[in-house]
Amino acid sequence: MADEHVAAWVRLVRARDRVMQRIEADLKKAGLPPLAWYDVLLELSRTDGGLRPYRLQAEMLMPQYNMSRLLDRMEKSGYVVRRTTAEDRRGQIVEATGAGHALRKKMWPVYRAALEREVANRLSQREAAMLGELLGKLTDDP
Amino acid sequence: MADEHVAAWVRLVRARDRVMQRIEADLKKAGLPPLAWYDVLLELSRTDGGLRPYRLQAEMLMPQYNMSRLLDRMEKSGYVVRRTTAEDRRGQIVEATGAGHALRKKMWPVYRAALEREVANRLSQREAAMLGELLGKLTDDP
DNA sequence: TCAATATTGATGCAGATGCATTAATCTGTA
DNA sequence: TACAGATTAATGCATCTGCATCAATATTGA
Repeated sequence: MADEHVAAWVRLVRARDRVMQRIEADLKKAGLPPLAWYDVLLELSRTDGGLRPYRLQAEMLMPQYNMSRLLDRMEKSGYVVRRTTAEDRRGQIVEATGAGHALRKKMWPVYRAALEREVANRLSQREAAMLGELLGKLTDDP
Repeated sequence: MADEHVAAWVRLVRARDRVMQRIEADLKKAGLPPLAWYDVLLELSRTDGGLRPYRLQAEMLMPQYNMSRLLDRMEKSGYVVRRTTAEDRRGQIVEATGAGHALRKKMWPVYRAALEREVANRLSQREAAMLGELLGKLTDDP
């Protein structure tokens, strides 16, 4: 392992933390919920008929108990509903409500503006493509 | 903002989360404290005479109250001491104890092995340098 | 000088996360 | 079929984090 590897890792953490903190700060300032709520709503909007919680967990790299409680909060706030399915009676199907879709559409401009400022203004399209390529190597399965 | 920018951001988060989760899992499995403790101890080892909490906060992108409590825990566990200074009587100097330095040395092999596996095995030295370069653009001040 | 403001750090309280375990159901196999 | 083991999701409890605020000291500027 070379110094470059350690340096890249340190910068990876710092860059993620900095950008994430700024996005979250912008969302909060706009009176909106955390980014994780957006991520759930975005995933749900991509599939017809909702998603199983365990699929959301896997997609978002989030532990099971954490997703369970995130969905509790989102359901209590009226942005998603959980319904059982005859198909597998252990599980559930999570769907976004109308309010959920509306929230997603309301969060995006704030999120987008933060990404413009923190990412798009700092990297050319070519650089972003390169960065995505390199980062992909860290998550692709061996 | 191009799709590449959004994709790079998404991958940035996923890569960081995945690698971090694995590092933390390895540390826990080895009966060691979280990585943040290592970071504090590493910073302290780099300066003679300790560091002020507000410097540590800034270095680690951590809110003030969070650092205050992290230092509480580390102090209670005997890895750091806080001493006051006549120089600025609002503030403190944090120093690693012998046990703190020992802990840092004990954590590094576990941390290093995880970094080997998750980063160094997946990126060439040249790629790591490129990645560090690109990530730097996200944190350099405008 | 000295009052107004800024800096440094701690803390009460609410909310979120991690850990271990549980309940319910499904799957695979003898 | 029936039972052992796997999967899916929830939850009690402890810990950690975020927010607001406070106390103490330092700095600034009229």
